[in-house]
Amino acid sequence: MALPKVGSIGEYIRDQRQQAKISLRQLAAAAGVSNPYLSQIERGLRKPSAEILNQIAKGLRISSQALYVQAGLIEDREPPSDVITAIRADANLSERQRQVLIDIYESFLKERRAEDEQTSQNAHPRHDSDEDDAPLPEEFLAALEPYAATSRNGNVTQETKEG
Amino acid sequence: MALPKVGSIGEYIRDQRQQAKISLRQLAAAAGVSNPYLSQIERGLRKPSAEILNQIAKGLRISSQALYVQAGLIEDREPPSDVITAIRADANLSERQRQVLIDIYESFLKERRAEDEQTSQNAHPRHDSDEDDAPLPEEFLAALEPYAATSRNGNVTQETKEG
DNA sequence: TCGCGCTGCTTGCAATTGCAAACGCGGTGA
DNA sequence: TCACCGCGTTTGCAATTGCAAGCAGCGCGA
Repeated sequence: MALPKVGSIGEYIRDQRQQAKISLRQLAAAAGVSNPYLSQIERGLRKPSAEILNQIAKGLRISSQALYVQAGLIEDREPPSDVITAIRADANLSERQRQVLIDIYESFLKERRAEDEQTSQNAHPRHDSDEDDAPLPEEFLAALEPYAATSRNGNVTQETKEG
Repeated sequence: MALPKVGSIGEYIRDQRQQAKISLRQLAAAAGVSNPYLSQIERGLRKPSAEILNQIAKGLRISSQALYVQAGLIEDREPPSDVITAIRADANLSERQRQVLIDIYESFLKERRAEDEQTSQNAHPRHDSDEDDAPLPEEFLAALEPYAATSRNGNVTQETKEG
């Protein structure tokens, strides 16, 4: 595949750098990359990795996201939901907790939608395709077990294999 | 030290993929990367470039930003734990759903904090510590009833974490 | 028992990243 | 004139990415 936007990201970086009135070497030092490499990036000769991109963004004191958008690495589309974005960005949650919260949230949305349409029906019509709707995986319940005191088996499996 | 969480991004991807119930090869095809490479990424043996990361996010139908955050590539200077704010502002939720979500979120935070303090301690089951404040009111379980039905057939416990 | 298809994993290897060192250019002071 | 300093750029080269091909294991129908 060609590199259609590599040039634009380079131009963008150079633009930002010049607006900040700092030299290539200064930015390179601030970003922790070598000056030759930064030079090549700015001229579109190299496609920097995400890591380098992030460091450059830091060195420029600009939003990483702006840079990623410029690089075409983040679709500019609005996030589907602020709730999900907030959950995903919350470092206070464990991976599993995050997923559980999102699952619950999404199922709430579905429930809400179903309530709207389901004026006369009362039984669950078994959604035609489950390819897209995640019906709360077992992790959901597993993670909730500690809270759901009424649960049958106290199989908690609260392993925090993190770190 | 540039990327201390290369492993976690792999785990995150694998987690998302398994929750989507698709095979490694399927995701690889959907993302347009080779399956061996994806395998190595998931196991933390490779640090994928931003481009690859973006394609994987697309293949997983998840937010690219979420992946970048997971990869530690977007350390947005604003890590606002505005989960609650987002929930409150979400017009798609009912009032009760909103309250349940917030309750779950807060109890997750508590659990997380408890885990932190407990990590250095010996295996100390903290089940007995639910006396100070019941984390989840009955609304919680009530709201979840319809979903909990999916696990009544006693399958579950299918952890299938990497072996 | 085969064979087929699927799962994920290992193995070389071409292409690329990213860097250290060196280059040419322009401005400044002695 | 020279030496010096900074600028951006060019030049090899080690390390890494990312892939094509192949391997081992599992489930299923003949």
